[in-house]
Amino acid sequence: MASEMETRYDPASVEQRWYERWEERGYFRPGEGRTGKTFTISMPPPNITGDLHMGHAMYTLQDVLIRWHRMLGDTTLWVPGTDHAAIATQAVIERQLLKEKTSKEAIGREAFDVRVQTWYVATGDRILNQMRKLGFSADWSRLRFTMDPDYVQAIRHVFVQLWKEGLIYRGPRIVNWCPRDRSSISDLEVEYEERDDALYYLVYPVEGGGTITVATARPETMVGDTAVAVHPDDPRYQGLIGKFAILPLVGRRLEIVADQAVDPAFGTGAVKVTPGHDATDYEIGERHRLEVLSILHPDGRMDVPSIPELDHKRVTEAREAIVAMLKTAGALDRIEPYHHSVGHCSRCGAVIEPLVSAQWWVRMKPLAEPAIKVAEEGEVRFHPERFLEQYVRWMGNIRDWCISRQLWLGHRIPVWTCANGHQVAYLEDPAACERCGDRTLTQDPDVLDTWFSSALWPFATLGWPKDTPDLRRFYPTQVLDTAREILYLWVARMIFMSLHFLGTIPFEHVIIHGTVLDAQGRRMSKSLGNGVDPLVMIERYGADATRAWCAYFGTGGQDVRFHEEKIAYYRNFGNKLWNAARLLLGRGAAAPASPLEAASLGPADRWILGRLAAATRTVTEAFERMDFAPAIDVLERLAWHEFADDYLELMKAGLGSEAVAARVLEQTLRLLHPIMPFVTEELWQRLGAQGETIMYAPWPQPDPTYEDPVLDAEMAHLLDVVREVRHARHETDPRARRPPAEVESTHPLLREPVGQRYLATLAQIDLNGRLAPGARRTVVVGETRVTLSVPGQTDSERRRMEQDLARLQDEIARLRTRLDDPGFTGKAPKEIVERERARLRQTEEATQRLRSLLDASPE
RNA sequence: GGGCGCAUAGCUCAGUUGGUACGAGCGCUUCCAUGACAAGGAAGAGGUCACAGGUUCGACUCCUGUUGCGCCCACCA
Repeated sequence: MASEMETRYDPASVEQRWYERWEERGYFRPGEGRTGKTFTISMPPPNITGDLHMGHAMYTLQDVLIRWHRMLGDTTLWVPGTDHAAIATQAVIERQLLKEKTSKEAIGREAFDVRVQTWYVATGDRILNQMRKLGFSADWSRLRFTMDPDYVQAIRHVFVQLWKEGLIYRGPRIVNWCPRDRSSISDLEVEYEERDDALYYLVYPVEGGGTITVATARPETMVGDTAVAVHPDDPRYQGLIGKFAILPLVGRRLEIVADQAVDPAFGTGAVKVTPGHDATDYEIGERHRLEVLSILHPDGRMDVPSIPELDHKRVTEAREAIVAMLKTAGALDRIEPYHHSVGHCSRCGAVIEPLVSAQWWVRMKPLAEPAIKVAEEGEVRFHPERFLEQYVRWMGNIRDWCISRQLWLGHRIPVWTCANGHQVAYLEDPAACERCGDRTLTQDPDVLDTWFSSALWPFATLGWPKDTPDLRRFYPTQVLDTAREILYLWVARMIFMSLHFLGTIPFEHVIIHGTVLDAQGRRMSKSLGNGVDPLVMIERYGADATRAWCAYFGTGGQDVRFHEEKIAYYRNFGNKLWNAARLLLGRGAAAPASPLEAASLGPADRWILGRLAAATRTVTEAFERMDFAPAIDVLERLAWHEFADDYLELMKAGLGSEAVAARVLEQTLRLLHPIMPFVTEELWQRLGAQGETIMYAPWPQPDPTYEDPVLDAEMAHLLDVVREVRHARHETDPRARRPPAEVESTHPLLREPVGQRYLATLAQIDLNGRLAPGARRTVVVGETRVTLSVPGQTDSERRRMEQDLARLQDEIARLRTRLDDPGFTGKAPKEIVERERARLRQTEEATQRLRSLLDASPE
């Protein structure tokens, strides 16, 4: 068997084969569990805008949980899908069209739709195949897309009900407008960037004499001013409140109003109010019933027919023009440098223009309250917990949600208006107005915010609003794992939608995984070109290694820097497992079907079985906390060091058995399977373990009969001696092979011949050989003393012993001071004091032994 | 302006509720082609746990403040 195994593990030759078999045999479907419990995760649908990046590879955390629960015996379901990502996809297609020197307007709506559909099919498949390469055990037969007809039904249902409940309304409000996409976007989709700019001080004359100076970063908006505001308590302006200023160039009368929103410390303490193009001003305008003027076209150009110098100009050009005009008019006092942040569209990067526009809104207050409650009461739990606070704060301050977008791509708003002006939301496309029967209906041209549809993801993918078996069986789900940046955009919205429409939480646990940064700690981005393609990593190191990296670094919500060497390290780990199996198979070992005979087990066997039991316990506990890094650490130590480095070496010397080794390896593979599914399946099958697939092998239980702290301590001592002997050998003659040696020990394990053979094996010394006269080297560890016959310099050995002695004496002094301190002995817990006392005793004994040895050794 | 996170070996990171850092990987030094594995084995060197106070018998661990980096929120005109 081993002869057909290469010395190196080659992931590529294994992974594809197993994945195909798993999928073919339907292992990813829920099946019948043994526990009667279900475990469900809705996979966050990746945007169909391109290829996978390391952020998607982080979905590994979900697969680890899914595979673990499957082994635990739960009926386990991972629902995959994709998102149409309206604004992002439209941007991609528009860019393509631009390259072809055309535009969506030129090709028309129908042709545009065809482009979109083609794109979805091609890109969607590619993304799903990338996920398969990562080994994701999602149930592809339940694949959902936010544009599926069933899914659209869910969206319609939600919209119509919210509309009937009065929670959706349409109205003009100030919104963030992207002039490039020519669409509104939500507050969450605006990204602010710091910028060095200028602050302009404009002088407005006041009726009845005098002037008032206002500071603004956007002088071009002055043509839309409808008031000037000051703080109500500002002593400088008490006499002006209620009077009127005259807008230069335009001549409009502007009331000087008093409003709390004005910061007296900023600029001159007086602010021009442009309700049509600034969110704060809009609110001031509402409070003072100010006129709202619009001075921009949807493409962001100026809309000021009365001033030809400005009309249809870009904002930046208009700014220059108006500054020049104001200067000429003597209305510009001064310009100061000014550092502030400017909003950009998170999708296309264009500068956002706040403007007033009629949009559809969801009333948030009634929806937010229950959503806060379930989080505060721990029905939905956040990992790490600190995100709970963020979530609650955000939900508490939430404003109405602008859900309409002026895009071509997306779900049309299901509202039709008839010739008689009846505006109604319909579940099905209507043939006639339900109020008056009029048949000349026109549908609202807008589409819905993508996040409106994503908000229904966990339940709409299970068939809601139909009462499906899946919905009954798998909802609510258990875990939602996602990136930090969409906590508000998505997670919060799923929670309130689920509570409102299904009366239950959508998931019990929210895991926030870390954002992958490049090695320098920068965000990965297209413009920097520092992104990492998981497929390239899979090609180089295998999916298992890539997954292990994700599982190790992804938990904790902390950002994680990408270092390829670490993936290489996990590939090496897979190789180690492979070679351990290769050794065993070469010796004819197979996974034992029956329990091991207790009577036939030696100390080394019981020790490694004890380590296995301890590791099983630790790994299970770590998985329960969804904290995978310690689990991987423990498995690494067990498989690589305790098992491969120590136990297998003992086995080769006849001090362990192939049966025990195979048992340990088989269980280790199971513990590792959720993280590294491919290599574990491959080796598990080669070992001839019981069962069709490791995917459904039961999760190991720790066997307490082997957990033996005394034996652990004895082996620890043995390994200490081994290390010291190797060290001594390396120091005296690094090339020495199996030098003759003699052991004296009162230690329980090492006074037995079998223990001495362990030592001889691991330390590579010959206990049957003859000590040559003269050149010797003595190693003392606790109650064990090993004398080696090596060509060493005795005087350097003496110096070393003297150094050791000095160190021990320092230690004794330290311990004595501590134990003489009544503060310590009186206040510290008894077991701590006792431990220090024991430590002192041991150190004193060790000193004694070393001293007698020193006395006996030649000067 | 508010809130949060992070500062531990040259680098990247672990360190479970206070009791001498068992730290890990990479990198570095020395040795090893020995029948599983050089993607390996063995032995090492390397840390005032950002800084300053405080609480405590005892602080990397708790509290306060400072500095540096990062993130989130906000109506910075």
